[in-house]
Amino acid sequence: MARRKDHTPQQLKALILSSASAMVALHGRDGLTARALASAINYSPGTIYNFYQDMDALILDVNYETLGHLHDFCRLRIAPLPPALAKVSALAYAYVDFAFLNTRAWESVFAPARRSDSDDQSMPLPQYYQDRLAEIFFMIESTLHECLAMPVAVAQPAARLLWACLHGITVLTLNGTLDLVGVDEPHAMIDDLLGNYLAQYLGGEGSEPPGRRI
Amino acid sequence: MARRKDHTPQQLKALILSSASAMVALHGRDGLTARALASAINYSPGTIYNFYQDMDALILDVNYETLGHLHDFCRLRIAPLPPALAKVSALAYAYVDFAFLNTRAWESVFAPARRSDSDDQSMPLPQYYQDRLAEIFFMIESTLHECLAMPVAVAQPAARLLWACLHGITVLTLNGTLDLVGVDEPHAMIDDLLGNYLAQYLGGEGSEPPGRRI
DNA sequence: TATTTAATTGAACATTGTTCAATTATGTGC
DNA sequence: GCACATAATTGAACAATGTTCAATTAAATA
Repeated sequence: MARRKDHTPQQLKALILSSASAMVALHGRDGLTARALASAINYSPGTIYNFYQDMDALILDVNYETLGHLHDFCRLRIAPLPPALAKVSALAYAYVDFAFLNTRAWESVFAPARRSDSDDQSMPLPQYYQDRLAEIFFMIESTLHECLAMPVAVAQPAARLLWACLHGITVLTLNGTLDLVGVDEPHAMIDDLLGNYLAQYLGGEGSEPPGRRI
Repeated sequence: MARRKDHTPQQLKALILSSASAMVALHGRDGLTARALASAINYSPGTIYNFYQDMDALILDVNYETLGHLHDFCRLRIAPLPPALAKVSALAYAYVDFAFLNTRAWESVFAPARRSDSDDQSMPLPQYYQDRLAEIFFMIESTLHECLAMPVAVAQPAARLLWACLHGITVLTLNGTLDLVGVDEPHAMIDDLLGNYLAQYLGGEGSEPPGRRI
């Protein structure tokens, strides 16, 4: 069968991507195999390779979609909120909530990159993918700028640090490492982190007297 | 050839483990294949399976060793230091430094666990492995307790948070995500984090006036 | 209707982890 | 020393990966 009119090329590529995303979301990166995907969409393995150079390229597109969803998820959560610390918290909550609601997909995005070029050199990420990562950073940075009146020169490194901490909280909570050592709600950890790290930036909004906030 | 006296069983198991560790350290988890390991130690693939149920069990032992090295590395760094904030910093520095000096091995430890039991259920980590993870946590907790006079009830959640943040800083720096968004030295990020998050606990030791420390 | 075009196939190859009957080096008993 | 027993080691074989590409065949075109 060739050029069957079941799907246009665009439709078929979309079908491959969406099915792949579904498989990753359900069974993780390792659950996505060329043969399983092919049979899921009723095509043969070879067809996939007409649209993606290799499985890694497909996974990259899946991860690219996931990053988009993460971005949207966070933006929708914080959009209606007034500029205040609570908005920064909401953004942080959204980040970990998304990871918990989309465990496998999220892991696939942040798993140590397998993108190796047959030698040991790992290939750089394509520009459009880098841009999407940067979008997430900008979301954090601009939220800090907006909510806490941080000058850009301060908001930038603060956003990097905040992202990193958020990321670590998410990872260690997701994989259960923190459970071994006396549980912790990620939201509570975020409260602790923001309440203290950002202490100096908390102006009016009912700021308690100095001291550890729980 | 059977029962060749090249190595006693203990020696052979040690040889397998150390060669596997070397391969992981050099080429990452994916660089460790049964056949490559077998030929590296001049045995056949089957022999490995006399000592490890499967490759995952071997990798777990490799990771267990890596965690031990991480622990030792940090302890040696902070051992001589007097109890003060600088000791907490040194511990944090050591954590990321180790990750940078042992990238592949460290990634193997903290990669999303592949330990799945053929179904979707991921097996729990063996107790001795959990204990070694807990050791790292205790090292952080006791350092906070010792250096900043934190009561245990405070040091415990603080140590979890600090670990998570450290971990995130390490991950996002290692995989280059932060580079895409305006570099940052992990040590500088740690300074920022500790200097502000722990601000309230900084007593004498030349504490600057309140405000963001860089 | 015949011919061209190109999309799709699926068998084939290399490389994984893993198993296990066959092999063979060592230890034991005579 | 020799024969036998023991068990460590082997490596061919199996299933499942990703990936390729000549052959096939449906659709477009003449």
